Amino acid sequence: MQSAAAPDPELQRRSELLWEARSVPGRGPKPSITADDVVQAAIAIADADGLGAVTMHAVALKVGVTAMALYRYFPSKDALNDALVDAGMGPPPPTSPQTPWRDDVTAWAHAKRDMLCERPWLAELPFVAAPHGPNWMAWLEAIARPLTRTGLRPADVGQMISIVDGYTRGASDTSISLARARARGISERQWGAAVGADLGRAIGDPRFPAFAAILTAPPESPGRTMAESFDFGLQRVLDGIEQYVKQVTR
Amino acid sequence: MQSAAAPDPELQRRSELLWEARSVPGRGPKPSITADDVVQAAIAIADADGLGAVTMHAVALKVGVTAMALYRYFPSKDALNDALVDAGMGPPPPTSPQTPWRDDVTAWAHAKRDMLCERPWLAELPFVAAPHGPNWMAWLEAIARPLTRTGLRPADVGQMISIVDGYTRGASDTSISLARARARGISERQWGAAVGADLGRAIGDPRFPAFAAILTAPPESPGRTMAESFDFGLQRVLDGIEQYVKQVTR
DNA sequence: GGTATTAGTATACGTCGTATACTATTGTGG
DNA sequence: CCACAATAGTATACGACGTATACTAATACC
Repeated sequence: MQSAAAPDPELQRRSELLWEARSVPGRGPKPSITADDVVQAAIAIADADGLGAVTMHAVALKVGVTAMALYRYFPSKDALNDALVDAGMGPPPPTSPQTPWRDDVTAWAHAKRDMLCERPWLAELPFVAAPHGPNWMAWLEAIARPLTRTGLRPADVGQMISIVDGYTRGASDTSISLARARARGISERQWGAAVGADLGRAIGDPRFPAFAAILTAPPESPGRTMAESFDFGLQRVLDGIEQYVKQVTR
Repeated sequence: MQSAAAPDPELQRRSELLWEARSVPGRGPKPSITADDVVQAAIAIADADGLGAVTMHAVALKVGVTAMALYRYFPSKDALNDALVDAGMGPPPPTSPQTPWRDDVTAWAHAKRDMLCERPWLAELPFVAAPHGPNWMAWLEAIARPLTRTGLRPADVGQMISIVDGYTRGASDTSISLARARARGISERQWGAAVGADLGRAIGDPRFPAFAAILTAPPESPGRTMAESFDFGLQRVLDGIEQYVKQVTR
């Protein structure tokens, strides 16, 4: 509708692999594995040893074939990565029309953060750029629903999705980084030491007084966990959205 | 202070390379290049042909040495990448104590987004995890200053930094993806077609009614550019922060 | 002026993604 | 029922990449 631009045939093919059922022609030998076997093997490897360990050889070994056999199921590693992203993120949490929109959105953001922390390698893959599969859509649908209940116009709902999703992905990065370190066997203590030593360079450096003040300031009385900090920020963001909703819907 | 955990010696070395002046021993032959030459060459290559084109061979060729010569300046490609991140992001925009905090923060967020869009390959590198250099600190300082002016306690200022920075990075992703495509010679029209074709699968799919409604809805009357959309979201986020500031500082 | 130290090179290795050519296995049309 | 076409998986090989190792050559200090 909006364009006659020729779509990249490779991207188109990769997208089809995520959406269309695989044709099952009856001619040759029986396949010994399925595309899903490949994806599950890749996920298991990524979970165990990180994204760097997901090589065609390693995946093939895990499913019991040679590396080249995988190309019968995915035309390239990029195509396999596409499937990895979609399968790795899994389905979104359920929504319910009865819940206040703000509760559902809060639950969604926490679920997305948890998902990203549980599979920290997901954020290493091209997340926005890749072809988007059914799970990706389902996550969008799961936040579109409660936000639609605000009564905002569709275009504004799209805006709000960007805000919540943007904050959620961006503000999860530190936790993801920690999760990644943990997956590599680095203790939280070691990780904190490395980050702290790095940031510590600001302390005493006359160029960074304001930031040094934050680092040297006494922590809050109870001390917030990372998840609590995330939620605190999320509520500020939702405050801003709610304010807009009230203003627009009168 | 906060830990006796042994810091990773490799990470420590990489961090030092970003912060400490290189020792200039007088013994051997004169170096024909500088570490900065290497970084600048790498940046030029990344700008021209994307991060994938930044290989040790390519960088070395550009500065006129062999690939192995680069290892006299950086112990590994990761270390070079660290320098790439810091040099690539450049200095932050100036702040001024006179400006209302909200204006400075708005300017900061737009500047960061512009920076990321201008060098879309920056976001492909480990951004939060890497050792952080002076420019990284300077960007933090540049947002810490106006947020300190709100009168919030230091711990809360840290929270607000996470919110604004999280939103800014997360919400810039789509634009970055477009910028990356553009850098590869893909027209905005083609890019829109690819993304549209992909998202279009939701339209008519009974699983995604709410999201499909957003896609099929008539766009707003004037039609927002991506920068305007970003700013719209940013203002909602800042509304939420401002509300908190008013509530806390009374 | 010899000697230790350093800059840069040459060569080589292991890993990765994948192109090409093959062998083996299956359903189908004559 | 059987030749043939289509497919699954393998074997081999290639080029690119990061980098270890061993070298050659240049420079400053004792």
